[in-house]
Amino acid sequence: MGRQPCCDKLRVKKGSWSAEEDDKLISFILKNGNCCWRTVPKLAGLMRCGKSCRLRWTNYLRPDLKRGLLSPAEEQLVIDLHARLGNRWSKIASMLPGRTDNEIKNLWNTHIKKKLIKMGIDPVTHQPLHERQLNFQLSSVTTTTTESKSDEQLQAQGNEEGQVQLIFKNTSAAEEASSSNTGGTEPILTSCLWEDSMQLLDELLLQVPSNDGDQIISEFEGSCEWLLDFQDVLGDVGSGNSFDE
DNA sequence: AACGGCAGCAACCGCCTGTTT
DNA sequence: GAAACAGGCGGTTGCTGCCGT
Repeated sequence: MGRQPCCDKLRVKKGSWSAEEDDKLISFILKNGNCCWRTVPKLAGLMRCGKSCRLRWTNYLRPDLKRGLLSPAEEQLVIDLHARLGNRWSKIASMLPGRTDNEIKNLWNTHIKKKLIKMGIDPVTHQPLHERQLNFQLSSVTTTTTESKSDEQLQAQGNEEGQVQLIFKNTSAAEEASSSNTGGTEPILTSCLWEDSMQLLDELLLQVPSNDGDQIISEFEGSCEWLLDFQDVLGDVGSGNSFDE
């Protein structure tokens, strides 16, 4: 016993939505709410599948949607949530008010993924790609990263939350470190950084306010600055390409 | 100006899950 | 417990506009 199709496909219009269809859907939902998507097209006078109506509403017509590019903080949040949750776009989207799973999925596939690859980070595992793909190796900092013995190479900065910010003072130091590196310790640093990141995220996730998404972003913005700096370093040092395309 | 390639994004498809009968 | 149903999710497709040649 297979499932019946959600709608009669022969009588259903596909493809882009017209302004008129949008108007019909908006006015219907504003008047009647969005319960029972199966009946929406019929009652709203649309030759569309209920699923299609739901998608159009949630991804495009909803009044609370934010349009446009993600802010750096939102983007960073997406990256961290993806590291934690994987391709669970709806869960990720639920942490970013005004953003849809489809939008985030698209942004991930078109922008963020490429950026991570450029930075030498595997967008699937969030681990560094093959060492040779990096123009320098953070492992040069050695395994005693946070104790930071080598001030020539990095600087430890505490911020309000007490995280440690690792910043290369100059690229030549980083490159030199890279060339003299014997390899094998880089994952230790990155995993160390990652643990910090995940810890922060855990804390944030535990205190997610119900509707005040902007608060999440702003709180996160402050606590993830070090990671953004980390990205900048990678962007500057790596292959001469800037982080932003 | 014309063409081809590419990137971005809206929308579709099929599967999964939870709920109802 | 099984079937039917509705909603939700993630992967994929295809259209459109932009850019370089």
